[in-house]
Amino acid sequence: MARVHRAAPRRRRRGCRGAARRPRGAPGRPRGPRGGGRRMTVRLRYAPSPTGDPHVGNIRTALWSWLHARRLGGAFVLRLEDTDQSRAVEGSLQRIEDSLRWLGMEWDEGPDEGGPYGPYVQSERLERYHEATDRLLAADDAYRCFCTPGDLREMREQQRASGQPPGYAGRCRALDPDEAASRATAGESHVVRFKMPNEGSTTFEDMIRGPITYENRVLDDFVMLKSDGFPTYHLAHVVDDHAMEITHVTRGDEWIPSTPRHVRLFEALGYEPPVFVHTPVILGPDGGKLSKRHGAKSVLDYAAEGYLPEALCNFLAIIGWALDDSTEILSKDELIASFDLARLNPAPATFDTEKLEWMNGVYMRSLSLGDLAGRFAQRLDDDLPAEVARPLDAGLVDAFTPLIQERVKLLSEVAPMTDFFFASDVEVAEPGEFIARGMRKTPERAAPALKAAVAALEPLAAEWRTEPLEAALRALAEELGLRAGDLFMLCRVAVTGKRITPPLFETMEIVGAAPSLARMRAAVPVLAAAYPSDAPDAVEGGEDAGGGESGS
RNA sequence: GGCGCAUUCGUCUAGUGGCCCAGGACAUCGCCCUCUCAAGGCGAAGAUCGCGGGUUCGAAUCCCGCAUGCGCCA
Repeated sequence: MARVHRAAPRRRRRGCRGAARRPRGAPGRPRGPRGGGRRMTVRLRYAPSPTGDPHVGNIRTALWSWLHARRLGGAFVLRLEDTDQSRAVEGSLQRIEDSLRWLGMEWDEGPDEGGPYGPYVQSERLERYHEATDRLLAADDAYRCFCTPGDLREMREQQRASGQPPGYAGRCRALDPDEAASRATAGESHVVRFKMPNEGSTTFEDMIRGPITYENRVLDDFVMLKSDGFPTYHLAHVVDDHAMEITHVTRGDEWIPSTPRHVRLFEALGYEPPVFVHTPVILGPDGGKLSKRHGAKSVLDYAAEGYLPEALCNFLAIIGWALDDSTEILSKDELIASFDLARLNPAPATFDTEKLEWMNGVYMRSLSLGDLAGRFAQRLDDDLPAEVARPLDAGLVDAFTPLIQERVKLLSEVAPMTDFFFASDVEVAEPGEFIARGMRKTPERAAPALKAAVAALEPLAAEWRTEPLEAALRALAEELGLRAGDLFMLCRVAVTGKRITPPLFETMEIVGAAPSLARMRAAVPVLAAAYPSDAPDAVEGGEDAGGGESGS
């Protein structure tokens, strides 16, 4: 008799930690353009600085944000954080958008397409930061600071000497606001600092780590507006994330230590803080932060190396997150259906390129032949030498795609593996390449055997197809007392110029009778010269064949 | 130096008090299949759950220390 209590469906409790106990969105609070009184929609953003190509670490955070937004039917926003003009790199926005597009992460609002909360470029939002600064100044939550870099350096040295914690000691905090204001209007260079409380503590909730508390006395009065009138990251992100009604702030965990400043800022401005989600870093194989030293690091690099966007997406999604104890291959739709920020692993993870490669192979094999052939053709167009006529023969690509589908892990491997299909003739390989394991001790048999293969195959020119080709060569191998594999290797290297190729007979069928036979004939004299036979007969035979073909 | 975060096989992870002397995947090794290479199948090895205390009948799971790594502030 079955145990009844086991019959109950096993329910898995998941997610919702942190978020559930956070009573956000008080009833009646006016919400976004389409919110109405209904369920609040989430809004997440990817807010990169235009400092170059997006790194996989940043993109993974963006991916997670995108997945979360899509699952909940919310919005995904792109915003450019370009307030540090000195670090800007020309063309970055383009590269950022290309990366996102390549991965298939479409955004709902952004610099180019606009949206109800624009502009989406921080350098175009300066008046908002100034407005917030003025309010804080008026409310005595901020003050002007005239300390020069030299003053600050001196202050730090003193602090170090006396063993005090570093940080702005608040010299200008005591300045009379009116006097400070007139000095400012007189044109004296200054920054604006936020007045942090000196006592008590500040606690915020991190969605994946729970509550995190900081003592206020270790937090100094940070700069929110720089002397050039640009905001610092602290001010800009707070103003914008509130203005854009961002519900979840996702960012790298290096921002944890400055988050208490941000929540104080939110509060002083009268804003409700968003949910914070601090994502762990991605490490390189040596345990350090992943960087160009470890090879590819930007999304576009991975594209160039021949990875499929589907595979990189899947891989990035599951480094630091797992659906369950066994699922690893998830399509984009499956990810959208199941991804949950609350289930992120807070620990840093190493980027395992070998596993990415494996996963890319999995995706290669799962694609339809038509789809795969299209991607091969596109890649080949870039990779094949200029001598190969364009446009490429699509029928040819279609023909060999099934042969290499399970042999290729990266798109970049396709050209080296199939270039001989496109060449009018193939340079004869080094003689040693022809000799398979079983023929190592009797290489002098190579030339005669290959010559015999030509003879055996010539009559098949009219029905040059896989099956008869294989039957003929197997019969010949038996007749010559050779291992089939050894004979096949001679033909393989002759026809393709390589030891590693798609299956031989299918390959020969595609290459065609005349080119295949010509390449085999061309190889005979080379082998005969390299491995002369003791038997005079064989030598004569070799010379006969070589007579017509020599003169390389 | 102060503060913070993190800590399960080499790597990515499952695990939220008994189902775990810890499951899956990549990589590794062996066997099978086989015309090369792959792919595939089967199997092996690999984690005293960072360490030490506690709580509990029982802890990878809860609490406290410590260690190590990383980050932030300079």
